Amino acid sequence: MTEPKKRGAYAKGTAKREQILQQAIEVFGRFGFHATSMREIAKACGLSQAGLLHHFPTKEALLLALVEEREHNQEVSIHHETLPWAEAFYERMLQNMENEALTRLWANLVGEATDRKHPAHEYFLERYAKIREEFAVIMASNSPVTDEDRLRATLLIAIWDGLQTQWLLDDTFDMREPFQYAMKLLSQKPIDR
Amino acid sequence: MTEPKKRGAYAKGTAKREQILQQAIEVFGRFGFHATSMREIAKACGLSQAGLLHHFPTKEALLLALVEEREHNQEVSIHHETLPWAEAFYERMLQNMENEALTRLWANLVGEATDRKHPAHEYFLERYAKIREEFAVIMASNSPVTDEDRLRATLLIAIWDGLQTQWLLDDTFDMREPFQYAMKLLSQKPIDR
DNA sequence: GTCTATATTGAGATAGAC
DNA sequence: GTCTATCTCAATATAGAC
Repeated sequence: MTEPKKRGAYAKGTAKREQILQQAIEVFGRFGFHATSMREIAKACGLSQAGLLHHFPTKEALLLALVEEREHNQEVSIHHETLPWAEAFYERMLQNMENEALTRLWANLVGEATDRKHPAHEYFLERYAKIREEFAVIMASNSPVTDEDRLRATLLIAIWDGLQTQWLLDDTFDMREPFQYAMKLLSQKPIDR
Repeated sequence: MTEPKKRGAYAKGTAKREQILQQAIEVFGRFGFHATSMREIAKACGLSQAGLLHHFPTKEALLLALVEEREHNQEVSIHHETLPWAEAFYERMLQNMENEALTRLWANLVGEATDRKHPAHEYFLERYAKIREEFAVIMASNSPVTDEDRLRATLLIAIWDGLQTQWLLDDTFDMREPFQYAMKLLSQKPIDR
């Protein structure tokens, strides 16, 4: 769903902003946040560095705008109410595979953001806590959420991140089969010992 | 080119080298590879930047030396012959938890090394392929290795990396319980198809 | 082997013209 | 809104003294 076009200079500014965000995902995604200069992103947008800074006053501001953008998009794309959760998650993984640049940016960012002084550290901290709880609710499927559901949600997130790492490192690595195998494992309860 | 004239001089150079590598793990581990300067590492070793460069002529050379060092250490620490694999892996995870700096460096590096032009890219590519096969052999426990074993090995590595990410992001996150839960899941075959 | 001093490069950010 | 020009800072790396 696209928003109605706004008038005049504002519409143009907004469009440019979108274009910059898209390019930023590509370029940050290829080389990482720290290793990418504002000049490179500016060049990819056909702008000078100063021109880019008109839209995003600092590199950090650009990063955070990016992060919010993605946050917003992700929330739109969940439709687990209509599907069993294993299939809903699988669908979402396929979507991620189609946006390699964004996935790459994410993998890269999480690593850096591990540092407590990284500009996106707080964001990631909160985001992981949030999706652990979200996933647990989904996996509990209408029952009250148990600690075991939380454990399985934690593992699903780990598997997700971990498989993405292996894929990003090696183009020929196919996440689909291991992911589906994981869905099967997570659909069962372990046998007690 | 330069040959050690005495055992003494050589030993001192080697000791310094070791000390540098240890400090480098700490400092790179705290701030990541790109975000850490050679000066910071030099300072941690009580050296000037130029003094550090005497031992490792470039930042990249230091990184690669580090990577080989760790490679060497890891190989010594596997003793799965004496334990069921689930317990052997759990032991190894506990070891990793004790060396937070090294784990942090690794998580950080893998993200960056996703880029094909990163100095450590080749290393990580080969390393993941290698441990996938190694883990598959261990998990097959004396039977011939099947594709399903390879799938489970891939998942174990993913879980490992993924849980570490969550831990590094959040000190209060405890990997032990989810890891053990994962070991239970991976010890079973999924029902039906 | 380690230092000081410095060359060189590239980063983020600012000022002000158009 | 975008540019050129420039400031400031910090990085890697080199040269050469001790």
